[in-house]
Amino acid sequence: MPKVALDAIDRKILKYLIKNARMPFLEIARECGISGAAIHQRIRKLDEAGVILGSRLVVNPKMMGFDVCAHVSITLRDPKLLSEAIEELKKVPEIVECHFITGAGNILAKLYCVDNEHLMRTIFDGILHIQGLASTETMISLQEVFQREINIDFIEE
Amino acid sequence: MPKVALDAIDRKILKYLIKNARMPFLEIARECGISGAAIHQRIRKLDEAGVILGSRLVVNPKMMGFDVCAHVSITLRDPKLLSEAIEELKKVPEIVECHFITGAGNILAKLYCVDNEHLMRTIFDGILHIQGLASTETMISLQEVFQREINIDFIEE
DNA sequence: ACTGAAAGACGTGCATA
DNA sequence: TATGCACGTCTTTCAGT
Repeated sequence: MPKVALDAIDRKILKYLIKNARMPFLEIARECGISGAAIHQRIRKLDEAGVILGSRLVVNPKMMGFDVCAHVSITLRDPKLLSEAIEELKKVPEIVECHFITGAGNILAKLYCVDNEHLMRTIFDGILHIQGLASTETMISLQEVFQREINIDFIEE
Repeated sequence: MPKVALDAIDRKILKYLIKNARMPFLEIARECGISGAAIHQRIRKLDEAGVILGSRLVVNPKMMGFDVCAHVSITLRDPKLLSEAIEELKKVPEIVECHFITGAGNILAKLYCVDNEHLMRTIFDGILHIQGLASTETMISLQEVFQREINIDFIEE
């Protein structure tokens, strides 16, 4: 994946929008000391370059009725079935994140469920029924202590 | 954590904003068939109720120079040191997510690094130097296959 | 809870330096 | 790459239902 040269203003723009995606461009412009049109152009370029993937409202899962968060490490019966297994995992709505990993297991999936019974059904009916999966190991998240975006400041390139 | 009664319009508003945090309220209003002022009021209430936690620009970590993603499962020497360990983990800028978990280890942390050398330094200097930690197990993410927000549609309450 | 109206702020495109 | 300007749209508030 290619990298893009980001100057101090680009980083500042991203820093603000990472914290608050709805921050007005004109407010960013005032903070950066350049015109709103310039901010607008820079954001469009960052978007076109693939630096910006989108924006999201962050909701509280518990408030939405999702009391259980878990990570499931999945071991494949046959590594050849990896891509098919991924396609099936995409169809499981409870899963919000999916990685190929090294270490214990081949795939790590993060998911949200309503309760433990729902988690059990998701693992047994949703995940383990997928062809090519050998076993799973579930790590229930007792508490999501914090979650944040990448800090783009701590590294100076 | 208390739940909040969300009707169909609240869900629709959240659904749109989860996909695109910058979607204009008036556009949401047109989709929902109610006035912009009503959307505005509902969003304010969802915010005050703690359903909405904020909004974020989603950036491509690789484009920012973070080529390595990993999950680290951490085992504590003494469970009493949990909260102090968490405070120290919060100070490690590479870590973006942190959970108390059941299973293999006590804490699961997700982090982004520039390269494998940076990952090594983060684990040895940043994480393992924290008091109270006994051991870590690192699962390097070879590929972040997908990442998405909770689908709030698949469950009808 | 929702509406409509009104004032000010904002996004966006364009011509230009 | 930045700017200023102009037009249309959006946010926000508030009185009224």
